[in-house]
Amino acid sequence: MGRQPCCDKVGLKRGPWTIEEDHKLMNFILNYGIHCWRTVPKLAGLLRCGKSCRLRWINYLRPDLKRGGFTEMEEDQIIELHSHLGNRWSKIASHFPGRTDNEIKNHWNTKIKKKLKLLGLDPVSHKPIEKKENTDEDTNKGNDVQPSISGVSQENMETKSLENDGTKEMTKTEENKVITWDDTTELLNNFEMLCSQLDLGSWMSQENTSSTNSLCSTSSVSLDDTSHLSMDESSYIKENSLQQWVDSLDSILSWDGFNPLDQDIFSLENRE
DNA sequence: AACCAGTTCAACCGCTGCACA
DNA sequence: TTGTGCAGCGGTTGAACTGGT
Repeated sequence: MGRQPCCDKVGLKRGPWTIEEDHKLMNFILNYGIHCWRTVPKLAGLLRCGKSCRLRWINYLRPDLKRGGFTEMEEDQIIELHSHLGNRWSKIASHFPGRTDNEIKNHWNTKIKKKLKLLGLDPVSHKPIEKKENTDEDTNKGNDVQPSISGVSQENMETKSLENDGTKEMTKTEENKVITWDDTTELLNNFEMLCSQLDLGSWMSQENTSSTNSLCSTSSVSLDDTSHLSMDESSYIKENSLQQWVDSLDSILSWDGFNPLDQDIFSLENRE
């Protein structure tokens, strides 16, 4: 007899999350925090297992998530860390605030692996691949190139510069609205500001330590840690910053086809 | 416009390690 | 020490998307 499944799967929903489910989960976590993932779906009114909720929150809904493509520098760092840590994606991800292990893993499998192969490096050992014969045109391209981590052939450099040319890189929304990275940076800056004001940062870093205890003992988003401020100041920050943050969240979520969050559904103002 | 192949990435599955009784 | 329950992790899958013909 194996172990019991993590949850009773009968009647539970699977597959892509709907906007409504996202709202429910977000609303619940922001209002009540994460006590125990197993109880989250039940209390939030979701027909999902706790595992699924956790994954959705960590990989998609978390407010401190950094969105958008990886920079050349980040890629180099990933390669460097991978050479030391191997496929320990969560360890690697811990070096990249706002990035998830899933995101890094996906990026590794879809982009970096290929890049390394193109450079004649084995993605597993990070050592030059032994070639049997030099008949392959593709592999020959790397012959005169010193295989360096950040080094790429001229061709690759050109491709990269096109892909990662700062403000040129854009994200398409479902309505084909185009958001430049300047917009993204601004939003992320807003998040950072809000995190520092609301102590979301320390809450998130607590969460990032990914210890069961810290997660379960984190009773709620630490909106109350404004003890150094006067009552008026702290309540002002709570109300206004939270609203700003929610507004920013709207923009972020709308990238993926979200409608602006319904104030009624996302009734943060009524949390107290 | 339609089809197909390749790519991306969100989500799932199953295993592991930790905490606790 | 052992068994159980849980969160977390890494591998894998498959739907959606993209680009070429």
